[in-house]
Amino acid sequence: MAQVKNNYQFEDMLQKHNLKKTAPRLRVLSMMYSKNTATSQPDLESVMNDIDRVTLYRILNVFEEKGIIHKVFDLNGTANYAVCHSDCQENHHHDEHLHFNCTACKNVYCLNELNIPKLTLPAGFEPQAFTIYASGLCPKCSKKGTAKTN
Amino acid sequence: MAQVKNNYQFEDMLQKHNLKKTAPRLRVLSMMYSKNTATSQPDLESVMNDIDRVTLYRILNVFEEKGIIHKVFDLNGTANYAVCHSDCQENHHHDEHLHFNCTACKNVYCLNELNIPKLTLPAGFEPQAFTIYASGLCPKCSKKGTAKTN
DNA sequence: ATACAAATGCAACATTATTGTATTTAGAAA
DNA sequence: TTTCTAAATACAATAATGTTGCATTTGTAT
Ligand SMILES: [Mn+2]
Ligand SMILES: [Mn+2]
Ligand SMILES: [Zn+2]
Ligand SMILES: [Zn+2]
Repeated sequence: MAQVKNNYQFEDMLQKHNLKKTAPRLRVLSMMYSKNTATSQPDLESVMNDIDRVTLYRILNVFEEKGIIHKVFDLNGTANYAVCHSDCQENHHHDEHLHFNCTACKNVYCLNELNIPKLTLPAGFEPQAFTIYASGLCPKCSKKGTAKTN
Repeated sequence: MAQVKNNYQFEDMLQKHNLKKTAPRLRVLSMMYSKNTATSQPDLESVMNDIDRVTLYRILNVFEEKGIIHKVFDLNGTANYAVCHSDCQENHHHDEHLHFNCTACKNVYCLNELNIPKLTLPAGFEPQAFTIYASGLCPKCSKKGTAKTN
């Protein structure tokens, strides 16, 4: 499920990345780590509506640069942010996992466990990174659809 | 390479889909069919800058609905549009191919020939569609990088 | 030729994102 | 603890992308 971390750990994370411990940053970390799905920019903005929009963008950008979170666009092109589980470094991400976008609840899941099969591209193409998107029903929504509601 | 079609064929396409033959639509078709890569919304807008922006959006939307083109977001979340090569029908696309986004020239290639491997998702997930993204260097750009420039 | 639905063009607006700068603050140094 | 400063936030302005409503124009069927 969601990675459980307390406020001290979030403060440590910021310190490790040479980022000042500020309330907005800690709140963003806390929110994103409390969920097992990515969080969309609109959601972040409405939940953190007392934080300035620009500040929020800058927090998300610096977290992404530092390898704390990664950005993924859902099927509608909306930016979603999820915590990095892999060994992501500053400006060097390793988030080549499958992203599952539920067509019902719109949530984006990072399925880190799945390993991506090797693919051979046509001659001349030199791929450096792959990501797979799947869309369909997530566990919660597929349960609702079939049996007695969850 | 790029699918070669003449203006009569574009007119036929529109007629088949019960769309009126208009200059803006024919120009969009002509441009998109003349390329072997997707075209970004900003590019379309600047090339077709004498067509009203809203008209362009509506043309792209109706072409997508009719199964003539499909929309794909590149690594930066920018909307790109490419002609459908598969047997796409009105509101029923079959564009589950790999999209290659060149990090140098930013072009998005639809690699229809590649077949996507079957993937098994964690229990509960019910996938309905997959798309794979690859990023790296396209044939043109990888050639430039290594040998005597193209 | 006429008529009408469809398509375009235009204006207004909404959302998402960026840039510049003044103010505030976390954390280091004194 | 107080002082200092670079970093972070807040605010204002602007850009880019996308949508909605409506008046006008146009393709096409009759
Ligand atoms: Mn992810
Ligand atoms: Mn494609
Ligand atoms: Zn769901
Ligand atoms: Zn290229």
